[in-house]
Amino acid sequence: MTTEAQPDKLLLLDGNSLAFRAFFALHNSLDRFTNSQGLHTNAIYTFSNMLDSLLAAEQPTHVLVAFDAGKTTFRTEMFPDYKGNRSKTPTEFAEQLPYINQLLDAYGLTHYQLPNYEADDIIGTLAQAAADKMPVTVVTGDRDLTQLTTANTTVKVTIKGVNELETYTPEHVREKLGIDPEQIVDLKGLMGDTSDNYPGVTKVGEKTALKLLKQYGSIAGLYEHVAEMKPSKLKENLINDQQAALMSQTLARINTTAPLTIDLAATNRRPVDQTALIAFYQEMDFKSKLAKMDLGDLADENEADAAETPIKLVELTRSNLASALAKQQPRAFDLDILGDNYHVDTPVGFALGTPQQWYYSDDLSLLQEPALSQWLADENQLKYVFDSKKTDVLLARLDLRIAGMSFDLLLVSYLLNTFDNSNDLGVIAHLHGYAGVQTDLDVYGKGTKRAIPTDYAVLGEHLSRKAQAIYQLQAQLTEQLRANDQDQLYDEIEAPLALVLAQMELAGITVDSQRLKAMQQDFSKTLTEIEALIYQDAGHEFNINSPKQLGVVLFEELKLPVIKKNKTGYSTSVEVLEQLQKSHPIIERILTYRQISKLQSTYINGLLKVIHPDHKVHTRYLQTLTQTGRLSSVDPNLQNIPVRLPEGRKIRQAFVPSHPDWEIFSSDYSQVELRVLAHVSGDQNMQAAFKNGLDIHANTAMKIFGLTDPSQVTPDMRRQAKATNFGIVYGISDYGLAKNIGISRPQAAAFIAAYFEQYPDVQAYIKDIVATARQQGYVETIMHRRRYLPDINAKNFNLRSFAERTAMNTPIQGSAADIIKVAMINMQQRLTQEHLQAKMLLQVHDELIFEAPTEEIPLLAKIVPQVMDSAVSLDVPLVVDSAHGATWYDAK
DNA sequence: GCTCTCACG
DNA sequence: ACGTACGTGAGAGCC
Repeated sequence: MTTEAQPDKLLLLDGNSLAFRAFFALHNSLDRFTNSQGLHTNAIYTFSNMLDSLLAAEQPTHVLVAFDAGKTTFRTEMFPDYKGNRSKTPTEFAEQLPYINQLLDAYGLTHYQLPNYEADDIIGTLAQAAADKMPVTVVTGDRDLTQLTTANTTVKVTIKGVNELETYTPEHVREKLGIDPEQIVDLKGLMGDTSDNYPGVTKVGEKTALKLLKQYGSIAGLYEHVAEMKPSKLKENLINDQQAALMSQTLARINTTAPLTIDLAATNRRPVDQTALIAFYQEMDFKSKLAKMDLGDLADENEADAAETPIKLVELTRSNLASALAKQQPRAFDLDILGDNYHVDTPVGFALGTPQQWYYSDDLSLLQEPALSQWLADENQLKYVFDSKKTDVLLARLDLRIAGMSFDLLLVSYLLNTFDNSNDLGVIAHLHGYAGVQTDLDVYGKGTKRAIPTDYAVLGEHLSRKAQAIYQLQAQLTEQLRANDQDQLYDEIEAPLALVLAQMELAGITVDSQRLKAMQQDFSKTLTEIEALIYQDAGHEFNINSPKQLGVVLFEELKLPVIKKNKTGYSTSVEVLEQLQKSHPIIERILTYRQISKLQSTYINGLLKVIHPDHKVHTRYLQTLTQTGRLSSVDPNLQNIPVRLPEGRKIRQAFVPSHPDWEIFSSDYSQVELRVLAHVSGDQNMQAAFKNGLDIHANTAMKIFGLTDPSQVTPDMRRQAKATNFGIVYGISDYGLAKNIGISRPQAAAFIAAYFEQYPDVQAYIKDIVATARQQGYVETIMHRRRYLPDINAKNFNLRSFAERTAMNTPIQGSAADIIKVAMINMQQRLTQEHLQAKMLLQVHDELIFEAPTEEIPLLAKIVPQVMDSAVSLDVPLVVDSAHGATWYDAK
């Protein structure tokens, strides 16, 4: 990258027209240009070359690549046949467009499309917006755009291939056509356009049209004087086709006032994302491009360069503290720990400041200095951080408050792309093209070698560079959020949620270790007993927990039939064992052993290991991990505590309130995912079932079994209907459904067909969402959470099918996650408002768990469901069920 | 570290 | 024809 300041310059590319030219440039080699996945890459490759040479030649500071949003535009509204003669876009071309967008993203170039408008209109509008600010170059394959030529705007049109361009200035237009750029719409109005399929005036071509324009100036001028023309066939045609001429002129005119949702600032070039670009070239098999990048060398060189570029840093002391915080301005703040568990580990140091000056220290007592603690707590003093939840918890453990964290690099990066889910600042910064920082792995090491650098200066440098990375990425990523229409998702959901989660984690939930230990005793006795019986059945001792040894016993020694194999040998999963249950008494015992052994190791022993001195477990919710927007829970995972089987469910008896005379209170959404499906699909039948408060599974059973009365629904029909409902949410297939409910595949196919017949808009939704994913490369939730699906166009059936199921499931699962997140934020606020002692402790995807004094339970029973069901407004009601009791087990 | 198994929504 | 349900975390065995 150049470091010298460049004069501003805007480059506007006509994405569709250039990509289409790129496609045909290598059309003869179409079938040789595929990657290992079978994706055609000829257009991507040529486009990529073209981009490289354009960027090198033009050196723009601002770039926008405009794309057509679809077939219908304001022009087709005016004239339905506009571009009506175009043949269908070849799929080999369409499949490449999402990758061109990916390439542009990696290059840090903005791309944009706008419903109802063509790329031309986006370009025209931006060219005008930039008119008095910076010179503009437009590159296109479409000569019509030469009408945009002005003293400030140059239009370059492809002549041959994509790299030979003809440059149009106003002078060149006059030289070539003898008319001004503004007259081009009059020219097109008279002569029409066969490729865009609008008529113009009969028998008038370019020559006649130019002659007329030289004489009369414009279409308007021409018709003012048409009566004076001497009688001729031309005069007749002009008079007859006046309407056609005026309409054609309007169609040809580029709209320079399109309602863009982006502005000039959004076209500012961002740094090239080297990591993404390399990954992209690798995916495309663009070996020559990779070779040019000189991979390792380039990356290393960049990093070395960036790491060598000095930054301004100084150790923070009590004497320079005041000057460090003198001005009110946003600062980056980074507080580090060695391990992952910020509930246990102690911080190693911190850095704060701006690129003008960074201050670092490993002396945490400095944070207690009034100047610093007040700065932290002041919501008007903005802080840019990485992981606001972690920062909040760590400071809370030091009895400090932090407010004003207006930018969280970790959260923002996750919203922009769920693949960027690394928890390491260095990794994320590199993903966004910022190389001036190392990863924690590089500096602290890993595993047992993980340690604070012995050289204090090295630690200080790393902390300061992390703070600087956060600071430098703030503007760019905030702009990207806005461009993605995700600013609300960040400002109103994820950012406030982080602080709610921090409070929940800090609160923790009390675990009755005596109760767990009593169960531990029982379980070990049971295990010893079953173990002995299993050894008897097998005729010898072996490790029952080893699938390998168990496989030998069952399938070689006892010669039981092999149902299923896996990579390493025989499968011994529940599914397999259940099918063998009647063949040998050992099976039943193994199943019981497995069940108890799981409870013992994962839940009893596992939980006992992570109880803090306060008798509580403090889970960490991972807010930036899942691909759908759900939370996950670790150390310990409190989102998979047993509930389905009675033996396991008893574990919940060990989760108790933190005070005597308090209770556990729990509320959960009823069928939230199906309600989301009813909402997003707009299916009237499914919506009616929810609006009428019907049992959705029984209702589905009636529909797919063709029953007329709810009393005809047997429990088994309901079970199958329920499985079908779930299947739909997961992205159904007859194979999967058949396997799940134990029916034949054709039967399952018939179920699905019946289902779609009864819920036709659900079927339409599924079709649409997959098409949307193919077209734009990602799917969205109701709150604009995104998930990119790079495999949606894969040739490989499995990859593509998986992406298709994900396209169906993610908006549903993700929107449900959005909803409960909103509810949690509102809930926390409401608890404070009502001055309740009750605390929100846990979230389990569709359920919230609280502890509260017994006397507050009646109020909670009123407000929790109220807050949850009003979190968002859907076309169907949200229903919430509540329960409470002495332990989590009893809150059922 | 990977694989298998199984706990949850 | 292809072979799968969607999203997670943790423990145990084995290398």
